[in-house]
Amino acid sequence: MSLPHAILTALLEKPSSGLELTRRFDRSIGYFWSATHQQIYRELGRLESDGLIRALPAEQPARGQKKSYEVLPAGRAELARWTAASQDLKPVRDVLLLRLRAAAVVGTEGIEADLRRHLALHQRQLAEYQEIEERDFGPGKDTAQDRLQHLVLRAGIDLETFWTQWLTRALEEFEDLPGPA
Amino acid sequence: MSLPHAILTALLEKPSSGLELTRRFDRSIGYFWSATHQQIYRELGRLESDGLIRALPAEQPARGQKKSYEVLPAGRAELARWTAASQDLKPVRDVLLLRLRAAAVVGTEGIEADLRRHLALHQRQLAEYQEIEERDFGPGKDTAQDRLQHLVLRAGIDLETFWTQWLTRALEEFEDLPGPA
DNA sequence: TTGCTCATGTAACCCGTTACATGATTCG
DNA sequence: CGAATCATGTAACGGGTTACATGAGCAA
Repeated sequence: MSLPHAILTALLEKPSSGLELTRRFDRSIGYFWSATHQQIYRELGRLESDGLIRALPAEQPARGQKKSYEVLPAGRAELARWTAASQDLKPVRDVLLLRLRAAAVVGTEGIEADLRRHLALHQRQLAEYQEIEERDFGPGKDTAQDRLQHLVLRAGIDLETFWTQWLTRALEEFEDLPGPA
Repeated sequence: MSLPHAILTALLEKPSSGLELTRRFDRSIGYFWSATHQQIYRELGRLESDGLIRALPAEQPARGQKKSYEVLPAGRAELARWTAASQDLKPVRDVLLLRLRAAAVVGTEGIEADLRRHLALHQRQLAEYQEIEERDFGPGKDTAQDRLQHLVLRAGIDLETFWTQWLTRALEEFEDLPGPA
């Protein structure tokens, strides 16, 4: 039950149409909560019929017509409630770790190339986050809001740093291993 | 499509019944791929009808009767194929980071207590991993299989270390913030 | 008028979750 | 015998994923 709250957050930051939201879920918010346009339209419909958001301008009834939404007071209240509520942490589910465990049983053949691929992807993501940090969080950015957003970005940076280091170590380990031949 | 492969891995490590698998998914494998008993039974049924595993002993047809499974050659082959196959990495989906982003908009009231709770949980998990490391991966454990499993455990340790550090930093940040009062 | 892009949707499927059901075994 | 526990399931639901459908606006 987090997608509606992700959308409420995005709409509070800036009222948007479905497609604009989709674009923002490809960067920004999407860095820690991804969503496709199908999910977003479905959820916008629910939020509207629940009275948490409303379509912005004069009635635009049709398909193919842009339709922007803004958050209603009830929506803001719901988001505040959800943000403050205690939530259990979800158990980890990581395919790559699972594959390594499987490789310990059926052999490592073929997996090394994919580790390299993942390493490159994480390095790229890390670089992107670091660019954002330099661009958006220089000195003089320390309102409460800036500091919270910076904190979230730091989590992204540290996570990607972890993965690049761990994958590098994993690949070193593979060089020492008996090898596929 | 990872649960069947998690089960195949577990069954190759040791043939088991549904409930025994469930127990192992509460520790061990469950540390990076969790599953409930309902999922496991459903999937065992599929794997059996697909010819990847088979029930072990004489026909035990009934409910309430223990039923163990072992992996068939086709199952091992499928697991090897899956392990070697390139797989896209799933986008991050982290509720806590989302909540902080929301807090930047609707206020931080109430969230600090939950950060503390999360910190305690991650510290506990970290301690558990470190115990496992000391117990199971002392010197003299460096077959290929040991080293792969140790690598996976290191990922768990490093991830929990990241979260404890990041949450600690986050809580420090909150002490400096304007505060809810 | 054809095709491309913007924009909003529908439909079907699968996995994970939650609640519940039922038989077997053991122990007081 | 009754209750707890072990063990195997069924059923319903919801979110995420994938594939497809439809309309508007614009440009070659």
